Amino acid sequence: MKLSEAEWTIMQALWKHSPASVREVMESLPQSNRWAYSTVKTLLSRLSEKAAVEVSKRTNTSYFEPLISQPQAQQSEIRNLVDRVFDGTVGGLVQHLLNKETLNSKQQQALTALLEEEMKGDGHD
Amino acid sequence: MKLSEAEWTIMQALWKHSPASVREVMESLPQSNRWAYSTVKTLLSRLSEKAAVEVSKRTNTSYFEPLISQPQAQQSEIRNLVDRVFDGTVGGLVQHLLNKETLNSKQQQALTALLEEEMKGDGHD
DNA sequence: CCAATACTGCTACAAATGTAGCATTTATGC
DNA sequence: GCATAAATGCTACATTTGTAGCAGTATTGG
Repeated sequence: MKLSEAEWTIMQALWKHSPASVREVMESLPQSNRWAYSTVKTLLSRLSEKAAVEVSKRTNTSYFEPLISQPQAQQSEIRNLVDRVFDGTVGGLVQHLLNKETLNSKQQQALTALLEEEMKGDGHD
Repeated sequence: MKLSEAEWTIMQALWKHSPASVREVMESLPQSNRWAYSTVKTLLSRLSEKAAVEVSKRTNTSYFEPLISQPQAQQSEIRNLVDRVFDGTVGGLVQHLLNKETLNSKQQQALTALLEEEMKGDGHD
């Protein structure tokens, strides 16, 4: 499943709150993405064609709901990135993430913390 | 710097070997991307307009060379992904990467190992 | 029941991207 | 010097993406 940038914005809204009507989605968008009603409608239609969302009609209003989960979609974005940008090896991505050039110190601390937790909290496999 | 998928393919070739002519780039592409000469030429021109590559003419042939480094380009892809897909927090991406669903156990071990090293080898900032 | 409002369906259109042809110019081997 | 091969410059066109308008239909409050 390949989602465009604008489609991601819509999906993010739906993952946060769904089912939602066109208007509800529109109004839940961050100010930075104040699209016209019809823009949101078009995007939702395209997502529907792609079978990324499901539509159900209640009275005359359509309500939209994700058909793919957020982790699922994230997963395929990562795969896509890795294939395109890191020669298909996740290692390249990870290496990059661990690099100072990539993460600022705050992010790096967060990463480190997250990992410490992961490593003690879960006996990895 | 935003590179399209096809542009990435070209840049990958150039990072591997440059300066290179259109023909050289074309011939170095993986079989899966056997584009026509003119396709490669168009892509190189677009990259040139974007100032992602630099052209130098030797006799009548143009030779192309990256103006942006691979890590640089990777960096901006990651940033883009994180913003679009993980709410702008690298943590989300890392968390996803540490997930069993994403990495196979070998990759996960590698990541863990890499991180252990990072944590002891470097007093994080 | 009707006017105001909301929602839908359809169309539109510019920019970016993928993909390539063709005519013209330039080099080059004989 | 000329035919051939190669490179260039320019144009083209379909698809995807971003963005939105408009006309018609359904809903609903009074």
